[in-house]
Parts: sequence; structure tokens; C-alpha cells
Amino acid sequence: MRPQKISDQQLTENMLVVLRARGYEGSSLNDLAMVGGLKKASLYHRYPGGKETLVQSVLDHYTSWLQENVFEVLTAKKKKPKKKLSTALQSISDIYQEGSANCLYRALSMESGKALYGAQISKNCVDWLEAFESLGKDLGLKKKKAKQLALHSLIMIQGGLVLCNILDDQQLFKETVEDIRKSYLGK
Amino acid sequence: MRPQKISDQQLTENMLVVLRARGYEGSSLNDLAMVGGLKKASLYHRYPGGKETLVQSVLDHYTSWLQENVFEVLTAKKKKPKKKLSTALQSISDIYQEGSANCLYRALSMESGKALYGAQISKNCVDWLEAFESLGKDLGLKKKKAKQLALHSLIMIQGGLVLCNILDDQQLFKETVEDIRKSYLGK
DNA sequence: GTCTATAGCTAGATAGAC
DNA sequence: GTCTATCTAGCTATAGAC
Repeated sequence: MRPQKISDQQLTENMLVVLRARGYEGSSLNDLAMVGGLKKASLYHRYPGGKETLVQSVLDHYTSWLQENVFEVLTAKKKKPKKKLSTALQSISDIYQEGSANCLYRALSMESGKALYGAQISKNCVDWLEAFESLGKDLGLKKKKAKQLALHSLIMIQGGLVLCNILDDQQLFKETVEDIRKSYLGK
Repeated sequence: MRPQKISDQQLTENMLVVLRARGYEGSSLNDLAMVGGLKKASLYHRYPGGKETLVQSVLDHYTSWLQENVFEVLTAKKKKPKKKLSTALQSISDIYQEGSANCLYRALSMESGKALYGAQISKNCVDWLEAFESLGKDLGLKKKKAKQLALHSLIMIQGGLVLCNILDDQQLFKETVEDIRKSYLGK
């Protein structure tokens, strides 16, 4: 048993960089192995199921991070909603690197990835919507308005990321996040 | 000289379906030939430059359509702005098939496609923003507000398409388009 | 203008040495 | 646990028959 060249955690994070930028078909096992300093055959030791399970693992890691740092923050009891919003938006800025990094859900939603991961990505987006809806109710909004704002927040984030990526303008993403904050604080 | 099996126009439109759904890397020449009822070798007769020029041609066609049916509509002189907005939004619903079809710009903005077409896609998005800004001014908005609404419109369309695609909910896209209309009509 | 055949390469995946 | 070597299938692209 040789020592691991790179930890599972670090490897997953490095592969996430490739996957969110190039998508499922665009990311070769060669690419994914290289960012871990490995040869592709080594990936089959860690992921015996091949590319499909490898990407699944990265997707699970990404989703866990969002659940912990965004969804659970927003649905926490006995915390001030303004503070929860602020923490969640900071986490969102972090995971998308101020807009310079894509959303993995979107990267894996081209037709090939969609067939494999579409169902769970869909479910994860529903979790996003429910978490933001919970925040809206916490702020005293009616259910319908809370639902609207939640949907609006996710549309703005996804659209902001697409445009920030195309126009190469991180300021645009920053403003998008601020617009979401204002929409909740009623300004 | 044998007769063409399929017109250039029809072939381009069929290949657009593949490209917007699968992106650059995800669309093989086999796939692209098949939707035209051709073999891939035949594509090299029409596109001697290979895949890169083929996709370029589809992208140009797509951009021309947007310019004619959205941008030029919005910047037309001597037309009522409310009517121009209505026509442009209908065209947008049409080209995205009520949300069920992706934006080609987004599909080609994964890393591989971005290297090839990123510059012109960026320029095309700027054209979108300028066209909607022109509409805003036409409706009597100040320049800053007109710029804001234009950016908001494109973010909402892109985000709405991403979410409509992930959640498989066309009603969501319809509402997104209506939100844009309301944002211009001040409701 | 379209086709078959094929070149040259890279993809995902596996076997087995160390 | 990682590696080299290799398999098969698919990719882009080309040559040449019809």
C-alpha cells in the first residue's frame, strides 16, 4: 500500500474546478487525473465505477457544501434573518468565487450530464428554493411572496453567473448578489 | 453534382437543436450529420473547415435571427415602445421554445467553446444589452435605469432558461418573461 | 453532393507490475 | 496506491468512388 499522493478531499476539490468549467463530456479522465497529480488509471482505484461515480462523488461534495453553508444557514431556528441572509450570500459568493466560477449544477445540465444527474440536480434546486422561501417567511413575507422571491433569487444567481462568465465581469455578479439582498430587505 | 439532401437553412436549424442541447464537445459530427440525414463526411463538403467552421455558421445564423427579431425590433425608430417590447418578448419566447430550448450562447460558453467563440458571444450579449437599453430610454427611463433594466432582462432570461431546463417547468420561463414585461411597464 | 473506407488520435476502461 | 501497457470504441478529418 503506497501512500496517497493527494487526499480524497483535495482531489475532489481539484476535480470540481475542471468539471464546473468544462462539464461532463468536456472533462476527460486525463484532465481529472492531472489536476490531482495522478494518472487516469489511479482514478479507477478510488472510483471503481469509473467516470460516472467519480463525477457523482464531486457532485455530492458540492451539494453537501451548499446544504451546510447555504440551505441549513437559511433554515436555522433562533437566528436573526438578516444575519442568516448575509451569511448565506457570503457563502454563495465564496463557492462561485465572486462569479468567476460556474455552478456545477449548470455545468452538468447539458444533455449528457442531465441524463445521469438531472433528477438529483433538480431536487437540489428545490432545496435551494425551499431554504430561501423559509427565509422569506422568517422576514414576515406571505407564502406567495416568499416563494416568488426564492425563485427570483435562484434565477438571478444562475443568470448572473452565466453573464458574469460570458462578459468576464465580476462586478456584475457582485451587483446581482446585492440585488438579491435588497429584494429581501425591501429596499 | 447530386442534388442536396437537405437545404443549408434546414441543416443549420437541425444542427442548432443538437448544439444548443449538448454544447461543443458534446455534439459529435456523427450527431450533427445524422439530424440532417447525412453522413459526417458530407459535412466536410459543406464546411471544409470542419467542426469549428460548422459551429461558427450555426452561431452566425442564430445571432442573425436574434439581431433581426429582437435587437432591430427594439431599436426601430417611429414604433411604439410597448409594441416593440411585446414583439421582442414574443420572439424570445419563440427562439427558446417557451423555455424548453437552451440559449446557444450559454451552450457554447463552456471552456472549449469559449476559447473559440467567447469573444463574439460576449459582443452579442452587449448588443442585447444595448437594444434593451434603447427600449428603456424610449420609454422615458433615465440612462442609468435603462442600463439596469437591460442587464436585468438578460440575467432573468439566462437564469430563467437554466432553471426551466433543470426543473423542467416551462411555466417558470413564461412567468420570467412576464416579469421582464412588467419591469418595463412599471407594474 | 454524398457516400464508403480509413487514417490517426483520444476517449473510457482494464490487467497486472511494483 | 500508483503506475505502464493495452484494449475497444468513438472522435475529427481525409481520400477517393460514384
